Amino acid sequence: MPELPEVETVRRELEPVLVDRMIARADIRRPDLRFPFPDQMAGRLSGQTVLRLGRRSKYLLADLDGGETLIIHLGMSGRLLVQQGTAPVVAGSFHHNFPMPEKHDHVALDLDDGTRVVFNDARRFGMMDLCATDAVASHRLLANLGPEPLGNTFSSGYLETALAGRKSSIKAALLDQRIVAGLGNIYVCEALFDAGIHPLQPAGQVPPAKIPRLVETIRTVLRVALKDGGSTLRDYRRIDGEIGGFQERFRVYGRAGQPCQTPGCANEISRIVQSGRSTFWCPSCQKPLETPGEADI
DNA sequence: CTGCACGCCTGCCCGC
DNA sequence: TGCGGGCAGGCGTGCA
Repeated sequence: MPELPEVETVRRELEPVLVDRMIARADIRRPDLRFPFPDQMAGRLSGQTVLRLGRRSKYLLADLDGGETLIIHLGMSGRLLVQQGTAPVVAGSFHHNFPMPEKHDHVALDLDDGTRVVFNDARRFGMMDLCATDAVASHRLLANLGPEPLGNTFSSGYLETALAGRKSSIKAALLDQRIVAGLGNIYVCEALFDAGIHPLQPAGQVPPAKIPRLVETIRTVLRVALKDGGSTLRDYRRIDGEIGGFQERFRVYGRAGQPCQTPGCANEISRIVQSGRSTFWCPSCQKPLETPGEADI
């Protein structure tokens, strides 16, 4: 799924489409995605004007003028696509002719300017919910999220404290949205490579001296990905259908068996499975677990 | 509390 | 050409 850079790219592209537009009609084509849609979703959306489109972690937040916020998560395969209807044939008609719904087009929002925003999600791991705007931060899915990795509160001091005593791997810890919110499998792999940290290293045993570098590599990999419009693999598309470009810059993700690109490093990128998910890493650049006896030899 | 396996879905790719 | 297995950018749940 889209991780933070992909979701933020969607947000930036969708913002000018959605903000200050009224949702004239909402077409809900099935009762649920990962969770049931909220009660009366179509009715609660119709007639609402979008005041602002925000993001928290991988959640998009559309504030509506009626005091509710539409919360959207893209799951693994969710896409938001913008369609323009053809001009009405009959003068004065508000009817627009949109393309036929494609497979997995689950929700369509028709805006007052004749634009349609479609939520398409083959795997249906995505979700939509409505909640009072002033209660979004305490929504059950958002309440326990850790700091934004690009925000000020995500610091070396914070991360050191958050990792202290953790026995799970640093890979698993960085995927834990309660520790830092918005990273996913790709960017964790890339950040650990850039920081030279072994993915199996217990989180609580990452040397404190390496933490500032890790914070910096996390931020940098996200910023660069953002600049490239995210990464496109199978499902993710920018709203205009264009693809992101960061996948061209992967150092380890999806590169098992290929040579490491670090100058002077001839090693092949490895793939292991950690808590059911692929981890890609360079055994030479990402130093193995501390070798405890070495100083004693 | 922590850590981890599982399940939710569909689609695609690979090997036979 | 068909079919089974493995894989996929996430995350909540339930268990030890």
